[in-house]
Amino acid sequence: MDSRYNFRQAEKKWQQRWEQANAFQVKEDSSRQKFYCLEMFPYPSGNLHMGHVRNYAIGDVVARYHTMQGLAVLHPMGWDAFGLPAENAAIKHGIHPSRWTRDNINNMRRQLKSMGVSYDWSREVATCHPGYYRWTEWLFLQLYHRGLAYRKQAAVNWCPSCATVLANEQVVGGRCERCDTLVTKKNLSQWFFRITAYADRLLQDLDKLQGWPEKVRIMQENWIGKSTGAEVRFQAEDGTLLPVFTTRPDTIYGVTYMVLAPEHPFVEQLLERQPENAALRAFVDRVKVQSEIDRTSTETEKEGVFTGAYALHPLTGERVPIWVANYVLLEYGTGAVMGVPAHDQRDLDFARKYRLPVRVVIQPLGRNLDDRVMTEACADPGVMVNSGEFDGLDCEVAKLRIIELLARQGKGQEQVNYRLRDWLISRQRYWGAPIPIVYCDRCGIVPVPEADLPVMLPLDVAFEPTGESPLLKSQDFLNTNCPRCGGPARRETDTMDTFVCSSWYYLRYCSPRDEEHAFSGDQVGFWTPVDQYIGGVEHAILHLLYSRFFMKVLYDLGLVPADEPFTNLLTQGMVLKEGSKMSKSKGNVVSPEEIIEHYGADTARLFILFAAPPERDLDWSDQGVEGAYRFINRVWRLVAGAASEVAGAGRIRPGAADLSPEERALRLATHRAILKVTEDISTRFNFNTAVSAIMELVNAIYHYAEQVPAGQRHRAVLRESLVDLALLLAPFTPHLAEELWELLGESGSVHQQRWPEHDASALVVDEVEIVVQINGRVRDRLNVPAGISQAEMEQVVLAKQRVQEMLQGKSLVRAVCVPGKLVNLVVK
RNA sequence: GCGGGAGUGGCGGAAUUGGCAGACGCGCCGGACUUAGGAUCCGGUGGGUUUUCCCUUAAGGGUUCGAGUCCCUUCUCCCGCACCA
Repeated sequence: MDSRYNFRQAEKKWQQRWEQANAFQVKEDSSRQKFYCLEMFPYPSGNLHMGHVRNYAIGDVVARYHTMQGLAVLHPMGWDAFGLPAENAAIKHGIHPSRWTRDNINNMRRQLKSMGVSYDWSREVATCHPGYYRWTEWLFLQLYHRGLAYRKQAAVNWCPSCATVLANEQVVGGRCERCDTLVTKKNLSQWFFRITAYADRLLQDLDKLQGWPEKVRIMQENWIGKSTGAEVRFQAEDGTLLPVFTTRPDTIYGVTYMVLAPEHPFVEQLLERQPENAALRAFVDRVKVQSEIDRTSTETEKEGVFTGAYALHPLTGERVPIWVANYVLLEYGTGAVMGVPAHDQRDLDFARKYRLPVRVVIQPLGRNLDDRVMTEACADPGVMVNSGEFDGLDCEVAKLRIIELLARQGKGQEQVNYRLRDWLISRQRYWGAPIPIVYCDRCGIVPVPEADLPVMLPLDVAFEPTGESPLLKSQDFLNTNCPRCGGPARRETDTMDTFVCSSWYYLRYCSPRDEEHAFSGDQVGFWTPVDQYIGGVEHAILHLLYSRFFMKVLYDLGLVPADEPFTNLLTQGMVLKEGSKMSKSKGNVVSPEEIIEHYGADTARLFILFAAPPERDLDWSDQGVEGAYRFINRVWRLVAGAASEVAGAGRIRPGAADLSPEERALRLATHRAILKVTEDISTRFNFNTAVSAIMELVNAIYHYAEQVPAGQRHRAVLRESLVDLALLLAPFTPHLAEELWELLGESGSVHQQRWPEHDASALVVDEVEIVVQINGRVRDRLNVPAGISQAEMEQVVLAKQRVQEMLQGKSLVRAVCVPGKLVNLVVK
């Protein structure tokens, strides 16, 4: 017999058997509880990286464990296959994006299979397949018909070097992710999804997501950014209405100026009216070309210029100067703010710089703000002053009264404002799902009828980085007939953001080959929502928020049974090397393929699961990998060495008596391990401690074998330990577990077995070691019968000679007894 | 600036409800086996020391019979948001 485990042979063997047996295919089965385990599907970049390995190793533990618990487990995998890198490869190397993507998928599928993950590959989807994107288009139409997809002119991120529009997530610190060029804005006609219509529900329902990390819920909450306040309509002297949004209508009497964003339409009007105002023109032009980061950084000094125009205060009628400043953003609120320097730090900074008046209108309790000298604005609550009829009121009360007054006079009302913006889904790219819209000179915007879907992406397109969608050059694609009037029409040439594709893929897995529907009611009804979703925290906002939005829309359409897609979320940490992110430029990338080739998939998985708890960052350690490899061989040697000895041994009965102390210790270790591993996987997600519990079991079995010579060992007890060991290892090192199962002469696949249950009677011990503390310090230890009363414990402890000696000359104040753990003697 | 997380041996980490700090692994040291050992098995391994003792969970204080865990103050690091009116 080999003294070493041949992982290459074994892993290949079991992967082939699983594949031949369709071991992980699953069907709806109402007799079993369902469990939908999902890991974020990858972009097919060409190769798995360690982050993928971690993600999918974690998912596989969860999936295999629940399968062994008897649940019907859906565990699918697919490809987020549209996206810019494929198009870049086409531009650079002349490979067609579809070919590039297909090759990458094939390679990554092979790599995934070499990891031994228990996917139901019959459900594989790729978002770039017409059978998938047809339904992405269909979903676009559903949103369109509900008024949730609309077209408008908007300023989008533009990379001048790549000559293309960039998605928000591809702008890092205001620069293009790939070429590091400063991103500018470009005005284009774009399609949007009206996610803001769901802002409040997306916020409210975060409370339902108790199975999500609080961190992610908070990030989404901040992203949605709900603020409650009022819209107040100021009026320029020429009559133009200038509404502002404020969260502090109670400070309205403190307004000493107004500020507009440089892009505000009224500024444009003013410039047309007074072309001689060179200062204003220069300022506006300068700020407009400022980059987003420069413009929005808190570091940037506030700058502004007086427009020469005045507005009238809605309550006092006072003339307030209208300024333009870089710190006001057109996109938020109304693009105009009322300046209340006494109670807003930004306004105060601005007012001091340009010597604008400061007026205190709220005095906080116990302080006396002086507007002549204050350098820090005061946002605290207090009593109203300098506020006409509202003087003396508490500002919270005044807030409501002022809103009432404004409403009565038609000058404002209560208003809720969100930071969340509508989702821009147009991309001037080829490699994405076509937007199923036609432009007809006679009928305008016309949606493609559902029966005509999919709008196929043409394959014979030239990819030059011109800055326009390559689809514009495809005459066959571009020119069509209006579905409504039959006249000549043009297709929309922009494609959809890939986040649209990934917002519903978890639904498609339920019925991946359905030609009639995006997803079938029965299947989607059975499987959704996802019970456990696992992926990187970098998707905390984008993908997870978009998916929640989609699910709610589909719920409202009556297409899905739940309005939240992911019940439980686990966000795994990054895989680092020497404390920093693996990257090609740093040259610290560890290749999963090489690790699997060298040590095997089980070793890679085991190391990754053992090295850190899943949500924490994990530092890759070559020595740690060696350790995992050694452990796997150690386990194999143990079982291979004992297999013949325990062959044919009977099963130990739960509660078996008349065992030697060594055998009872072994059973104790075995059943403790079962208990611990079960708890760690199912409720704590602490796979590192689960693995360490298995290691302890292995040590205990070695210990038993060392203590008791061969021939005198209790074969049934030993067999039980080895069998349970194989079962406990199954989710972590699935190939090794199969191999052990076979060595032990068990039939079938270890993964089709029931998860072991601990035998409570094996956990019963008749003696426990307790600690004796004197004034909280450990002074002695002794064994006492398990389950004795506190009084008995105290008695036993006090009777001990050593304890007596230590109590000499002291008086016992009291004794604190913790059953089974310790006795603390408080003495003076 | 705001929000979140973390800080425990030489290293990764454990301690789940306030009850033996350092499980498990790596590394290191020793032993056995061996022609050999970078394999394997067994054992040791927080620090100090005057060794029936003392110190130790970023620092300091507090609550408690008892604190890594709870409270207060401070420091450091990581992540997210960042002029959101």
